[in-house]
Amino acid sequence: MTDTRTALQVWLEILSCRKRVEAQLRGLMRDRYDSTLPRFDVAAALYRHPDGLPMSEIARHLMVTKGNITAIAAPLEAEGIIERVANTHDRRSQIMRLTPYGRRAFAARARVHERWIGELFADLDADELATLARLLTKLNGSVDRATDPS
Amino acid sequence: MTDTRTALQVWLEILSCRKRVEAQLRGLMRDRYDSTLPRFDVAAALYRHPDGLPMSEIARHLMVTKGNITAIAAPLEAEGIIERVANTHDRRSQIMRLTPYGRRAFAARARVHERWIGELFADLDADELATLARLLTKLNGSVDRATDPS
DNA sequence: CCGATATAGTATAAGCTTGAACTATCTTGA
DNA sequence: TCAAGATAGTTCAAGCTTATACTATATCGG
Repeated sequence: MTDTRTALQVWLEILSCRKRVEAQLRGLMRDRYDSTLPRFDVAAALYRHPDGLPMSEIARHLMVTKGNITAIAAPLEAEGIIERVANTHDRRSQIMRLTPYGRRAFAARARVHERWIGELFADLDADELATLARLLTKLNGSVDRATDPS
Repeated sequence: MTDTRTALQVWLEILSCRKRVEAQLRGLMRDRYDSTLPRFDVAAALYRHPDGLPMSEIARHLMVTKGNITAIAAPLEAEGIIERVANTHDRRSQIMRLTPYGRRAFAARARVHERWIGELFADLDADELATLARLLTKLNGSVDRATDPS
């Protein structure tokens, strides 16, 4: 049995951190790119898959529902960031991928995004960040194990 | 200059963790109490202030907008969890507080909530949780410092 | 082959959240 | 005192997210 008091504290700190950081990044996406964080996240998933991904794959990567991806695809297409092409192997499916413009635009935004994270986290040295990364990865594994009854 | 690569990794792990855990807790609140996590959060803030709080104070505590609290107050009142009373010192303001039923209901939910967190985080020992808590607190301080130009 | 089952994407309603505008009410300082 | 500015709460529109139901298409076992 774990120390539930400390576990709860960790949880509250995680909530607080993600809220503060997300508020900053949302402002960045809005003020500088007239866009949003969820659209950035979808573009990020596609950036790592140059051949594109079916919509349900993106949903799985981002841990959201398929309906959510449907909703975000429309404005992303309107921004000219992504395009959807038929999947020759499965007529139910569409492949979503970055346009050439979308690729350039995302790369630029990602650089600024990463710089902001670096500034927000600047009080922690490399060791502390590495420890955090390691423990958070382990924490995610724990949540996974407790969740998936695989 | 910090290691922005590791900082980014920490950020992604935080996002992943909060998404997984929140999905669990949302299911708990829905299936077992026919309620929601945001309502639980408001009740938690009020539980720590038995005399109640003005709505804008709650917004500040939870780091959300005042309009958000307005939106959540209605269903919480309908559930019988909270009540709103006039503020004698400021006619613009209303004091929100838990009803006696709300206090009992929240206490019960909070116990289950805390137990779930404990189970989800069970792979980490007391030392690891304490380290996480310490580093996340420091991280929140860093974000604060980088954000507030105070 | 074919019926049962699973999966891809869409549609919809409900709820949360923000940001901005608005009214009512303090508060402050000349 | 009183005008200017700040603050409390509400309202609204826009956007995100979930859960659910639905259609179309695949897949799989017999």
